Amino acid sequence: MDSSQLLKGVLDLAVLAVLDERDGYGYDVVRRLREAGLHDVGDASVYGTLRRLFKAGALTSYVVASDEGPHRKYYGLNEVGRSMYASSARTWTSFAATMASLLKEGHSDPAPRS
Amino acid sequence: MDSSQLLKGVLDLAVLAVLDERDGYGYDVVRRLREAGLHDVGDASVYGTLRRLFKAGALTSYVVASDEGPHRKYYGLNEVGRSMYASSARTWTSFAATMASLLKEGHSDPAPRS
DNA sequence: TGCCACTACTGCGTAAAGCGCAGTAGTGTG
DNA sequence: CACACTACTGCGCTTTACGCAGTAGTGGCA
Repeated sequence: MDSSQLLKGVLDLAVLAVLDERDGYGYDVVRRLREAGLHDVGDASVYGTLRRLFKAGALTSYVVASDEGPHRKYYGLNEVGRSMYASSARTWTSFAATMASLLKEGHSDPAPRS
Repeated sequence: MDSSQLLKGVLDLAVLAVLDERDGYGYDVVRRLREAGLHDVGDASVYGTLRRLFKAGALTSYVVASDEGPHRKYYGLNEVGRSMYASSARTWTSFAATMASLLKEGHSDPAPRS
């Protein structure tokens, strides 16, 4: 299974999650997502998601000069973003639970072992 | 969050899961997925997924006459399908774990309550 | 001082996949 | 005989993740 398809609709949530922890700029969000386990996430996907979320009114944005490269466009959650995060997290959690129950009933082998 | 996006890449797994439990025809698979909690899954999505999986060599197919409607095209897992199921289930499980850990660190409120 | 690596972001075109909807058929009911 | 329910197919749309190219700023190195 191509894990890129698994991200559909979930990358928003992942980005909201890292921004909820602390404000970040694109390049930084990419790194944090990769460190969190989303090793294959494409940078263009993250930048696109940030722009989309910003356009949807979920993020604040401010530019900060950097002394080790170009300026950085920081993003942070606003009220809309936080409530979107909370609601998306709930949706995801219940969806994941549904999938988990689907997987465990009547499966032929795989005793999902770490 | 539009839950239809969450299905991307996961509907295959869900379909494999219900077929692993027992062979089924399209209409039946739709019903079983909905009963399992995927209330909003579209029938065209399921039929499309079944065709795609069959074309990919993961499913067997046989037609059975029905005395309460048109014939039914049953699908079942073959060896390819079973190993695809096992591998997809593992991928999903680890992906879900990654997401869960992302969600729980540093979130502002939501103690995910049912 | 010219080249390269790393940082940081934007924009474009592509492909995957779920969905709505229309259409085709078979069966049973009023 | 029209209608509802079952069962499946095909078409076009939309969302979204991705690859890639391009633009820029900074610093290291020969």
